[in-house]
Amino acid sequence: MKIKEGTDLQALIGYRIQKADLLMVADARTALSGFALSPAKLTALILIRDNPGSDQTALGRALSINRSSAMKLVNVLVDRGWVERRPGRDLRTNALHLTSVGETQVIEMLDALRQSDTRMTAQLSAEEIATLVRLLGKLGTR
Amino acid sequence: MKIKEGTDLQALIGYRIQKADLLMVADARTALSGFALSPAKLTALILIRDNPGSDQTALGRALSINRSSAMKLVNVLVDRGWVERRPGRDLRTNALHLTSVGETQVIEMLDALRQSDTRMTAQLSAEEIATLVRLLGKLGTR
DNA sequence: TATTGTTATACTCTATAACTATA
DNA sequence: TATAGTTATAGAGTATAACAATA
Repeated sequence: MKIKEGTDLQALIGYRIQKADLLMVADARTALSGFALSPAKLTALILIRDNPGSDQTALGRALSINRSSAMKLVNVLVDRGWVERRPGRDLRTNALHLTSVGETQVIEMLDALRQSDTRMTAQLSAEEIATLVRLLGKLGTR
Repeated sequence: MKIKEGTDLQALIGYRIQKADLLMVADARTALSGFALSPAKLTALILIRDNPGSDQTALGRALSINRSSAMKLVNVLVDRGWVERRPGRDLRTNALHLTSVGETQVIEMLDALRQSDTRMTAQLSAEEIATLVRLLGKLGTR
């Protein structure tokens, strides 16, 4: 039994993007399997590294999840020893920072993720990649 | 607190695609909210319509989920009265078909989904959309 | 009043493993 | 032996609602 996409599905750009995302995430997940970390959590780790002192609510906004979900995510990174909660700008707020172990680990994991990304985009020229990024950036209602 | 994507994240095509997917799925979900059906389940419904008589395992393959997950998904569509399980090509197998109610409903829902898709791609010309689809199709290891 | 973090709870989606009927 | 469907169970990931502390 082989299933074919009909023209209705093929005409939906959202469907094409979702299929591409599935493909990319699956490979990224495999590339990161040795670290037992999902691509989404690595994204969080990188965001914290590049925005030291961020609070959890802001991290959640950047990841399109609410602060309760963000907290559970941060808990995992703290338990791993890669992130620490320091006193924030006021007494309600945490300032998130990578630990030194986290700094080291994120380099290794990012390297693995980059290799996946490069492999998956190997059929595209630099110009095509630039075009793809530009067109993706035009999606949405502005 | 505003979080910025650093250059490492921005350089990852997988990250760009995931952000685009999040954007598209969120709008599609809103467009379908009146039908209480997720975009993924509508995709399943369309696949069944365009491949009448498919079995659940094949449907799962097309959706990148296993047959156990596919079964739960089909259960929901059957409970809604939109899909029925008919006797298949042998006694182990179901043949999935849309009910007449399902046929009617899928047209309405697909219309709502198309409106979302059109709105989200309104900033792109027909040529740009064709290019986007072509470049997305080049992703992966061939 | 509004915001941050937290906790408890629940829902969706998916997977694994085992079972059965059939091939 | 292999495959399709099924069932039970579990694990991510997310959300809502309520609460305490702080602003």
